[in-house]
Amino acid sequence: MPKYNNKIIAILGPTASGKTRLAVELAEKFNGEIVSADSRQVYRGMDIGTGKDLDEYTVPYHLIDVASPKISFDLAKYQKMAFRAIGDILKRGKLPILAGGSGLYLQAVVDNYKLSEAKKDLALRKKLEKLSAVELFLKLKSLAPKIAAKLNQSDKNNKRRLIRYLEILSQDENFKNRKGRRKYETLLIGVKFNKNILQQRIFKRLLERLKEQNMIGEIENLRSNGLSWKKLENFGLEYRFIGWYLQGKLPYDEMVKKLNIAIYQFAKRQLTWFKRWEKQGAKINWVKDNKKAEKLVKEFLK
RNA sequence: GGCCUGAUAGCCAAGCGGUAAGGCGAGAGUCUGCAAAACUCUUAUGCGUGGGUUCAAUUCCCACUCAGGCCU
Repeated sequence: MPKYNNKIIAILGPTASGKTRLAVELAEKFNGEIVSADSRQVYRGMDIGTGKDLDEYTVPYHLIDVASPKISFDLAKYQKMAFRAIGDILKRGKLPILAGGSGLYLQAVVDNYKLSEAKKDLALRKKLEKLSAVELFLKLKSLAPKIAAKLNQSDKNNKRRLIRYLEILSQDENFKNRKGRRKYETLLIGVKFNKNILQQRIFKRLLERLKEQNMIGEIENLRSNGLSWKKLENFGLEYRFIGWYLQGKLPYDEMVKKLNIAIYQFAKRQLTWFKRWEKQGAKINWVKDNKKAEKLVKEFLK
């Protein structure tokens, strides 16, 4: 009989909130292993910019360094690998600790999203990308009026999402979004700071990465390994802004300033996701210190 | 002391007689295969101050204040 049955812990929070440290501490105390829930830490060679902090891990970790940055990764792959890793950890009688800031990835695992079978169709995407949002929307409307009617202003203008709808419809005419039953009993722990402190932590960390950790060198390395500027830009934040800097599109000081703002804006978007998850009924236990988290876990595992 | 130019939201900035573009930032959101991505909404009853002209002024005129430049 496995010790932890089907219980898992999930540690979430905005960037620069110290999730990794907390996750490692808990893993040490409760015989756990960490499953990263970070859409960028899956890539090899992207360490400083994504804040992998591999030297902090004193326990086994999963879903870090599992993909090449040259090959696109996505939610479906993540979900599959995460389920596999969690199942494996549980089988060995240990406690899986999901930890990360990618809200969608986290929720897809915790709430057991039933993703469409429709695979990505590069040729179709390329074709559709040439159309405007309005054209894409009209196309969707004629193919699936019910889905189109449900879209809000934001989705109607979002080409990327419209294209995915059309892509799914081309392979699966009657799909709908579904959540499965939760696979695991999950304790959600959120790490949060007030905005000023978060802002300070972000800026401080950014300067450390630039001045002490040679983050720019990391990006130059990725380049010399053949990663395109476009790929770098698409990874966002440090990879995007430093990429622009290296191409001479931004002077250094401006790059630092704009990147800092972008990271903070990202942190706010993460928080928005978590708020939304709560509105949907998730119980997130927000903690200020690791002691409190430990207590929650102890209680949860009883 | 004299002359010139400018003064529009937190910042940058367009408008120059008919009732305040845009960008950035900020705030709030959307989200089921690119999610650190992509996308949406909100954000000046007000245009340095005081007068005047006009049906109507942020736009024209006068004075003042401040800033920058030039001259003595």
